[in-house]
Amino acid sequence: MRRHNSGEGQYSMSTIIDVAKVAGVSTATVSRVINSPQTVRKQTRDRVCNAMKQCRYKYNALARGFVTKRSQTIGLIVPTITNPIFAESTRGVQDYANKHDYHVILGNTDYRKEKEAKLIQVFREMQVDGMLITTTDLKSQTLKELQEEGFPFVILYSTVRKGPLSCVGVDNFLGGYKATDHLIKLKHKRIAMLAGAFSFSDKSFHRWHGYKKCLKDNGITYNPDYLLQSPYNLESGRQGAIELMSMKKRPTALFCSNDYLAIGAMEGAREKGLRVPEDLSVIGFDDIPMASFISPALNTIRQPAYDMGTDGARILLSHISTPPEKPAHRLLETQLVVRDSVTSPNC
Amino acid sequence: MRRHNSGEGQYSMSTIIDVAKVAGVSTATVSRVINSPQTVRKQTRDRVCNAMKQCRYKYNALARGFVTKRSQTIGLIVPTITNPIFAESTRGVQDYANKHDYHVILGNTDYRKEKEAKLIQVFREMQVDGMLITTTDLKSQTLKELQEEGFPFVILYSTVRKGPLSCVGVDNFLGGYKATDHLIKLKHKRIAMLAGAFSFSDKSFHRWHGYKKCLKDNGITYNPDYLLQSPYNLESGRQGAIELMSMKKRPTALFCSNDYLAIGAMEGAREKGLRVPEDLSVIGFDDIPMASFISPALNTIRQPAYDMGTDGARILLSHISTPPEKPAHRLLETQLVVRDSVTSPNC
DNA sequence: TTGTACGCGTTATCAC
DNA sequence: GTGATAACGCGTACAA
Repeated sequence: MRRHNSGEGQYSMSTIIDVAKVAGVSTATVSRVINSPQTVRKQTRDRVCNAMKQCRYKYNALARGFVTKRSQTIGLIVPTITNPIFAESTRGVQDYANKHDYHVILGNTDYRKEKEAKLIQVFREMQVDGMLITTTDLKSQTLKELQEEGFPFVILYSTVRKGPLSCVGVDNFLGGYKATDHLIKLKHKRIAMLAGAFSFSDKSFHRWHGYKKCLKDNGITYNPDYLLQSPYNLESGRQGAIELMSMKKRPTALFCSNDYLAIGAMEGAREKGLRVPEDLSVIGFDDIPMASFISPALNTIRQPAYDMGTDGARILLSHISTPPEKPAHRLLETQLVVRDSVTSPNC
Repeated sequence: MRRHNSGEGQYSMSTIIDVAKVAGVSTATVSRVINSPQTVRKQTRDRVCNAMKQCRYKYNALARGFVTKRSQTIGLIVPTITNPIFAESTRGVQDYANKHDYHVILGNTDYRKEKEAKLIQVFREMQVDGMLITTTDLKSQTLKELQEEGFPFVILYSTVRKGPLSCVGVDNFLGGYKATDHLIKLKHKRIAMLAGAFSFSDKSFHRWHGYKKCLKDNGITYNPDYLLQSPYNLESGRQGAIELMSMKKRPTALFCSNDYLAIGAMEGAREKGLRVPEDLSVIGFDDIPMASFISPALNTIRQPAYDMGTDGARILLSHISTPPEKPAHRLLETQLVVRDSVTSPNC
């Protein structure tokens, strides 16, 4: 039994060989005790278990992965863990994966293509068995390669009904439509949209299309000045609202493509001396837990993030065990949540 | 060059052996091209690079870790990724680690001891080179074992000035003192505390001690009815506030041991028809980004979470390369942030 | 039920 | 500069 040798920060541990020696059995038997205890006689098993304790034996999953070519690990790529909506889907992924003896390793891209590509490479080098990817670019070369090589992966959060990639997401077009429809039903006509930049968010792009379509269906002319694209964070929401509220013909309602933007926008409106919802109605997208705890409580389009996580993990794991004949596409329902941040316009 | 063989979801890849064959060199040379390109002649190097492309060669970090006994990976254990404060420190850890060629794998405990112990075990099996742990229990057997075995790890967020464990944190006692002092300076006398349960949060415990000490220093009798312990989430904050605001002699100020509790508490107060800060002053702890975007903006005690992350990672990496003679203890400064959720009592 | 022997992909240590 | 080869810890036929 080797123990933490000193010197250069090296640190070594007992192996099944040490355990085998101590227990007076072969390494194969130790391995069996670990992987299929019932196949070894209780007496020997106990001897081995004692030896393991004595050696402070730690199982080496790396070595196992090396020989089985299965790391029992999946990679999860999200834009940012700072946004609770991704924390929520992450939780779903973890719960499902852990229940099926998989580990999850998490990486964030900060909505940047290069980081996404780098992460995918790193995860592959780490020999993950598959990946769940919330991508900034569905048509990227990196994803294309993954697919060509038959590497198992599933896209999260995207609006895709068909195509070669397996996806779990919501209908972002419809979500954008619902949000806009909600505002129009309350008689709003000057409706702005504060969107995550289309360059890194196809979701935002699809929500914008839903917004435009709904305007059109209701005979409202689309005004390009009422569209602002920005990063997905609180401060951008605040600045966006200030900019929009400074227009001579300012909007009476604002659709934000996520809740963080919306919460930031509400603060921006307050700074301009406007009340929400009396002077400006605001609706978000996501329904993060915080949305119902702020004042006024935020109207929003709810995404079933946790379910997206579990569904994505389920599909990925099935892809890993049996490569799919054709890609899976799963679209979950969004839901309009009505609270206190939207009312009819007073002008 | 082997390629994705079909059948049972198996999926195999080219190795340096394949590359070596194609390039007509030895595996050692391929390895050199990967790890120290300058030591191999440009001509051969190019041959190898071409062969790698041709084979769609993917580097196998698992195999390297297996032989070098270094996974170049550190484990980070946080209570919950849902709370943005931990997202912030995680970011600090990642930035520092990545800059030094380490990967970070993340696990969350949900403030549960068993999950923490399990995670530590799993991370060790995955052969992480070290761990950063936000623990629920500084005196747990698991940590003691890690320490006995000389495994490199650093505790995050804890108030420890001495002792055998390396720690990076803030002075939670002092933080609790500062928060209470702020309220007392504004003439509050009936000051309640909504605390994360001491059973899983020593931080909360220390903040409570600071709170009590400050009351005492100012001649205010400590009232045990004014202490509520609860889980760390929005809903608990809401319920806690409702409970406290239902007392016959209700407090005029409330110190919450994190911002989530505080934001929840503000909502609870509103539901009881009370205004913040006029009828109830609220102060939190952490200073999550959201704190300055809600209305009224939250007074709080700022923790330098990002710095805690980078400092923790720095210390851990140094522990990994050279085992420390004695543990490191680093205490960062908290800072009172004054906004709009605290004012003088009106009764 | 248990043991033997080999292979997995890479790095490190020698030789040349 | 480059090549040959022995480790590394474990799983797994196959043999006993």
